[in-house]
Amino acid sequence: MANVNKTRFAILGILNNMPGSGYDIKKNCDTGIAYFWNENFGHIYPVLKQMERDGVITKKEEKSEGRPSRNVYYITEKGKNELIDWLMRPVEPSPQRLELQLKLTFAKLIPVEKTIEELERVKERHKKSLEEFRRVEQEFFNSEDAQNYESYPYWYSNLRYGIGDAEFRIRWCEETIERIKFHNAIKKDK
Amino acid sequence: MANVNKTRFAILGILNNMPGSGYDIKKNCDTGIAYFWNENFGHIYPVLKQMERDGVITKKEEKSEGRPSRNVYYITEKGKNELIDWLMRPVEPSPQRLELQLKLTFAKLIPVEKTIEELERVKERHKKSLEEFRRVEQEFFNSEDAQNYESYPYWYSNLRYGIGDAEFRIRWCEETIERIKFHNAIKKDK
DNA sequence: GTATCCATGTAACCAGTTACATGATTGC
DNA sequence: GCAATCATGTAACTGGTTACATGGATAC
Repeated sequence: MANVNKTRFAILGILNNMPGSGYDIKKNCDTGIAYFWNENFGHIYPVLKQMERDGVITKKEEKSEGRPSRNVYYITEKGKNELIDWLMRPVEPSPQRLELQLKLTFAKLIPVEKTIEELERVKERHKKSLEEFRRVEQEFFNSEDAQNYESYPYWYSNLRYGIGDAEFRIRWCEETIERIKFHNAIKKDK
Repeated sequence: MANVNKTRFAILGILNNMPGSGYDIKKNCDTGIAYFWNENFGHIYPVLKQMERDGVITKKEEKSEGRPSRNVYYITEKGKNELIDWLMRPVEPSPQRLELQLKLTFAKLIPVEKTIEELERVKERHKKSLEEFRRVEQEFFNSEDAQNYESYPYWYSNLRYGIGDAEFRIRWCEETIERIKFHNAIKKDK
């Protein structure tokens, strides 16, 4: 259950908010929820077909001039029930794989400078995304609309997660760089 | 490159520290680095075979009385080079999938109480692992040996990562629960 | 005239999970 | 007598990625 079918539920949730095509779903992932969720076309399209067969969504072909025709999907009653069922189930902790941490474990094999460079790069990356999160937060503070949005506390909590996570990782990178430098210095002293 | 062959490098790193069997490798993952890395037998054994064919490790059969015989693997020069090569390469950011955050995005479909229960559960889980991390940290402070261990700054940084991450997530759960409660209260007021 | 956006899909591939099979030894 | 630990492996599966194929419309 931990490793099953997450794409399906992501699609159900997105289509429940607003019917749309596979392309729309992908766009939705890449913009709104990109920092904690991703999907790609090669998976979305076949899963949509399967979901239609299972009766959790229905397809309507939409034709308009000057544009390719779209397959617009709508969530069904059955689909909505499946979605709610999933939402009600507790999240099972899925084992993570943190490549940076794994590399650190074996880092004695390479020069400290290399590791420090890498930590600096990672830190910069988190700083960039933190800036972006902060920008979105400001935009949100300046908009009255946003605060009346039904899902606002959930949406904003996710943003706060992104901010807090980035802040923590930046601090950790700094702390780790200092630790490595310090230990390298006293090692040379001996 | 982002999604390729991580098991292979994990195995190389572990065998570089100490030769061992597939069983040993699994144990190593489940104890030392479990909170940021996982492997399972169904993957380890076939990958070991492939790595032997590629000449990055060699096998020696070890027989002893009263125990099943073990296939003990040793890293080769070629394997060590491959490991160092991987360590020197920058980590590419791999898109994450945070199920809790995805669920929060669609949480308006279920009663707030359910979401709060879930956040409490998650918070408790992180509190438990934080306790464990703190215990390990204390154990480490009380041991002089550990601090002379060559990889100590790396190992300790990883522990600090676990601690900081757990602390952040606990705070976030608390903050999120408060936010949801608050918004639910003013919604009822209207 | 070139890049980007809109739009859908398939095929090949691979990493990783789960379940199954086997069997000895040790500790409670 | 039963559970846990030591020990290796295979088979079936599946979730997800990457690359490929196609093609019109729009914006710079």
